[in-house]
Amino acid sequence: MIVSTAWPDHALAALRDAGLRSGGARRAVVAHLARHDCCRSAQEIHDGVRAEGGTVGIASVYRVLDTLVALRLVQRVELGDGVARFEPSTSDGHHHHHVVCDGCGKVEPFSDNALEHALEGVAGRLGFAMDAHEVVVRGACDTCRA
Amino acid sequence: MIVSTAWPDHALAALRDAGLRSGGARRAVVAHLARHDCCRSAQEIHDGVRAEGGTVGIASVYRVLDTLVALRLVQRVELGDGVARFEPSTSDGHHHHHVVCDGCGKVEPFSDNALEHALEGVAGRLGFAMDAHEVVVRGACDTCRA
DNA sequence: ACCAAGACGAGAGTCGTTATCATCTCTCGC
DNA sequence: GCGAGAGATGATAACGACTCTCGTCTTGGT
Ligand SMILES: [Mn+2]
Ligand SMILES: [Mn+2]
Ligand SMILES: [Zn+2]
Ligand SMILES: [Zn+2]
Repeated sequence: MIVSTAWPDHALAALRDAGLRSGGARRAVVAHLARHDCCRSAQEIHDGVRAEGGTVGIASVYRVLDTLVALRLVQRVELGDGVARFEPSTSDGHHHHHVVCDGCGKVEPFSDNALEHALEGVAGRLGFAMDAHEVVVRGACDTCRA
Repeated sequence: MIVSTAWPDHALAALRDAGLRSGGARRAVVAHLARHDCCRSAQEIHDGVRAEGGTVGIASVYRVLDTLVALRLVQRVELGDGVARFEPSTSDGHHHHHVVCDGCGKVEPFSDNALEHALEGVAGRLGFAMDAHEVVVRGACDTCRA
C-alpha cells in the first residue's frame, strides 16, 4: 500500500536539502518504505531490498533509518516485542497509531482526533513542548475473541 | 515513594493464590518494586536488591517480573531506549503513563481521563477488546526549553 | 580527470534479555 | 519432624537487535 506517490520524492529532496549525498542505500530504503505505509522492521527492509536484487548492508539500513527519523521523514514505532519498526511520516503532520492483537499478532493502524487532543492537553498541563508521542493499544481482535 | 502500603501484600497473596510458592527472589523483587512506584529496569531492581544485602540472580529478576506482569500485578513500560521498565499496577485499574524529556531524560508520570476515554473509543470502533495500552509523550521540559 | 568528503558493506562488538541446567528449597503427605 | 518431589533459584551460556570500526567505493565539485 502506497502512502502517497509524493513521499519518496519528498524524502529524497529533503535528504538533498539537508546537504546529504545521493547513495544507493538511501534510495533503496526510501523506495522500500514507500511501498509499505505501516510498520517495517530494519530486518524486513533489509530482506525486502535484497529480494529485489539490491545489495544493502544491514548497518546501512540502520544508518539510513536513523537519518530519516532525525529529519522526521520516518516515524519509529515500538510495539513492545523488542524490535523497532519504521514507517513513512507525511509532511503535514498526519500520522497514525497502532492496535495490536495479543492473539494473532495482527497490527491495525488508526487515527483519532480526541486522542491527539487529549495528548496536547496533557503535555501543556505538564509544561512540556510535545514533539512526538507513541500510542499502542493492545487487546483481542474480533476474530480471536470468538 | 510508596504506591500503597497494601500493594506488596496484595501481590504476594496473588502469587500464592496462583498456586506459586514463596521464594526469596519473588519476595525481594516485590519488596523493591513497592519502594518505587515508577519505572524501574530489571538491572536497577537487581542492583537495588543486592545493595540491600540480598542475593538475587538477574535471571530470577526477569522471571519474577514476567510472572508479575502475567498476573497483572506489574505493568511493563517501554520508553524507547531499548530497556524495559516495570512498575506496580494497582488492582483497581488505576495507572499512569509517562512524559519523557528529550533533553535531560526526565520522566514524569501523568494520568488523564480524556486520554483513557479516547482510547476506549478507538478500541471499540475497531472491534478490539482492549486489555492494555501504552502511551509515551516525548518533548522538552520547561527547564530544557529555557 | 582528480580530489576530498561522504556513503557504504562486512564483520566484530555491545548489551538487554532468554534458555539451560544443576542445585537448592518450599510444601505436603506421612 | 521427615522425606520426596515439584517448583524456584542462580551462574553461565546463548541469543538477537543494534552499534561501531574500518577499509573501500561513490559522489559532487573543481
Ligand atoms: Mn498521534
Ligand atoms: Mn491509560
Ligand atoms: Zn487477532
Ligand atoms: Zn528536561
